[in-house]
Parts: sequence; structure tokens; C-alpha cells
Amino acid sequence: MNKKVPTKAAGRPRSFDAGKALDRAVEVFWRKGYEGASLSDLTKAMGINRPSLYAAFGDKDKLFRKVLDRYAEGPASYSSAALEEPTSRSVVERLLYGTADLLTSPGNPHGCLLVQGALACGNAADSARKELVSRRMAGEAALRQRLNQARMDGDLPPEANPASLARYIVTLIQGMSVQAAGGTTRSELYRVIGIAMQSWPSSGRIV
Amino acid sequence: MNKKVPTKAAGRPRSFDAGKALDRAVEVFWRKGYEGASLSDLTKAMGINRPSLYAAFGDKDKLFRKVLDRYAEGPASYSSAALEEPTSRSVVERLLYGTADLLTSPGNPHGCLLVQGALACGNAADSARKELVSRRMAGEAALRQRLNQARMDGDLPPEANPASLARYIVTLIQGMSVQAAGGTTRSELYRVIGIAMQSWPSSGRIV
DNA sequence: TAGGTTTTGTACCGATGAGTATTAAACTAT
DNA sequence: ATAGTTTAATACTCATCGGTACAAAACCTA
Repeated sequence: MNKKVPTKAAGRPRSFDAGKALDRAVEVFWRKGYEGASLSDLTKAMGINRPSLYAAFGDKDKLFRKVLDRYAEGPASYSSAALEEPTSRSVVERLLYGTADLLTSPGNPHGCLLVQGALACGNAADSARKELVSRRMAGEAALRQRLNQARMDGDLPPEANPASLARYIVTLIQGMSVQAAGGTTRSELYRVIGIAMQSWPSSGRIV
Repeated sequence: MNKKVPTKAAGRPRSFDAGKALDRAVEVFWRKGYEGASLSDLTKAMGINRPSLYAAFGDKDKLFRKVLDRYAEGPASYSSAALEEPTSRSVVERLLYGTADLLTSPGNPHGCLLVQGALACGNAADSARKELVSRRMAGEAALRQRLNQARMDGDLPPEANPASLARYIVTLIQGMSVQAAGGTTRSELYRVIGIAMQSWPSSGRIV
């Protein structure tokens, strides 16, 4: 009954915006990776003290998961949205160009959090690394399913291999992330995409 | 004059094989990255004590450079060798398949040291990160030059863009490295290469 | 055998890592 | 006002980080 307005919970009120703080954490993990982001880096960027971080977000690992969720719903939201494009070609193009834009957007670290977060690391970060592997695989699976449906719809030729095509696109995306981390510009990535899309079915050849 | 045989330098002889120890260090950095590889990891794998490591290889950063050199001359030597193939197409195919093989070779970490070494990291590893960016760029430049020459030789059509083609191939290679780190198998990578090569000039379309 | 030189092993250094105990402060409810 | 509850800030914990001092050991030359 009294649920909509949360009745102003008791106790000292939180003096910071948890959402804003989480956004700052996203940026730190994005630029430095799980292992390279120290709690001092995080608390400094978030503008809060260490115990506040632990009270609000749990330990470093839990904070990282929340950061990944936030990333998926924020900067990387184009990714799931792209799957709703009408044709397989437009799905893939929106995915590729959207990625290129995100990877080179000024004000953000140049790279993809799911790749930069942890590729190779020490034991302490291994849980985070596995989480990233799992999320990358989930993204690939979603694209594969979308391409599978496209083939059933006749939007891709019957000889096309949705699994391999999805992997091809994801491989490009992850490669672009490494490229962007090394300073490759947006227009350079666009040219790579232009070449890559020549392999796409229905523009001529198939797989 | 007396230079060929080094006259058995004075002092207590080194009790380990520096080359073998370096190979172990390659493996550790390859699997854990610069930041994730602690000196304890390294000395343990190399079978030597900490002061021996510093005496023989310098500090962690210097050791890492030596590891990168060793990697280039050893596991990644196919890379420079590929540039000597007769046609641009065989250059690129040898590069791609050689990479897929290295990335999925049993007994080695699955991934490329130049990518796994450090993508995003804390301040302490930033020098290593920059070194890797520079080495990746050097590899791309070498391929670009080779493709440039191919175009001048008529081995690539005059409308081809060697810079973009080189970047496309390198992007694929780096993407495959991320894929391999996530468990993608060799045959799956082969299928990606098969799709990717459909974009290559002289098999039909151009750029 | 004695002196000089280099490596080895142990034990340490200060700095920083993640995580927490504790008390003061700021709020609500009675 | 007073009690109960939650957050805030300081200051700490212990483990590990990269790097090194020091003395014993193992070699060469003389």
C-alpha cells in the first residue's frame, strides 16, 4: 500500500548519488581494467570514502559486476538495440558502426570494457576475467540467434552459417577494441568495416 | 683477438640457463599479462631467486622487453616470415592461419602476448602498455609496406588501399586473440578466416 | 693458498593492495 | 528530548607488491 513513496527510510541519509558514483566507477574500470583499478582510484573518482563504497556496492568484485550491468544498459546499449533492426545486414552494420563510435567517442576510454576489463590477469582478478568471457560469449550467442532467425526468414541464404558469421562479426568488434586502445581513429575503423562487410552474404557471395 | 671463446669469465658461474629461464618468463607474462605476473610468479616459474633475476635481466620492465623480443623470435616468428611469401594473398593467409595456430596451440596460453600483455592497466604498467602499442603498430606498418609493394608489383589492383587492408587484417588478428582467450577453437577460427578472406581483392571485389 | 670477482640464498625494505573496526554525525520515530 | 538506525570519516589491519642489503659460496688468477 505505502510502497510508491518509500517512506523516507530511517538513519542518516546517503550523501552521494549512487548512480553517479557508479558511472564514475564505470569509467575507472573501463580505462584501467579490473586489476589496474585500485580502490584508491575508485573512491577518489567516485568522491566517496572506502567504507561507503563497501556499504553501497559490496567488495571490488561485486562493484565490478554492477559496473558491467551499468555499462550494458548505458554506453553499450546500442548493442542489444541493434539486434532489433529489420534485416541481418542492418543488424550487423549498426553493430559495427555503433561499436566504432563507442570505441572512439571523446570523453570515454578508447576500447570496450568487456575486452579491456581483463584479458590476462593474476589470480585475484580471475573471477572478473571469467565473468567477462561469459558476457562476451552471451553477446555472441545473441547475435548468432538473430542471424539464425534471419536465415529462417530468408533474410540470409540457406547455405549461410550463422554461427560462423556471428563469430566473424564479434571477432571484428573485439579486434576494433584493441585497435582503438592503440589509437586508431573512427574513420580508420569505418574503412575496416567497409572492407569487412564485403564478406557479408547477399551482397554477392555466401558462406 | 681472444673473443670467440669468452675465456670463461671469472666469478661464481651462473647456476641456471638464462635462455630457459627467459622462456619460462615468456610463458608467465603471456598467460597473466604484465600486471598480473608478480615477481614471485616469475621467479617461481623460472626456478631462480629474486636477486638472480635482477642481476640477469634487470627490473620487471626490462625483463618484459626481453620477453617480447624472445616472443618475436620464437613463437611469433611466423609473423615476419609470412611477409616473404610471394603473393599478397599468401602473405595474408599465412599470417592469419599462422596466428590461429599459435593462438590455439596446446601448451601455450591461448592468446597473443602483444595483446594479452597489457591492454588497460594501472599506472605502474603503463610503460609496458605503451611498448605493446608500439610493437603492434610496428607489425601493422610492416604488413602495410608489404601490401604497398604488392600493389606496385601489380599483385594488388591499383584501387586497393594497402593501409586499410593491413588494418583490416591486423584487426582480425587481434580479434582472434581475444576470441582465443575466451576459448574459441582452432577450427572455429579457421572458419572466421574463411569468411574474412572473401573480402580480399582479386578474388572478385576490391576496395 | 690467498685475493679478487661474481652468483646465490635469506631476510629484509618501504609502498601499496583490499578490506574493516570504531566512533562521530545525521537522520526518523516515539 | 531520547532512543534507534544508518552513513561518514579516520585510522587501522594483514598480505603482497617490486626491489635490495648482506653475507656465504663457488669460481678464476696468481
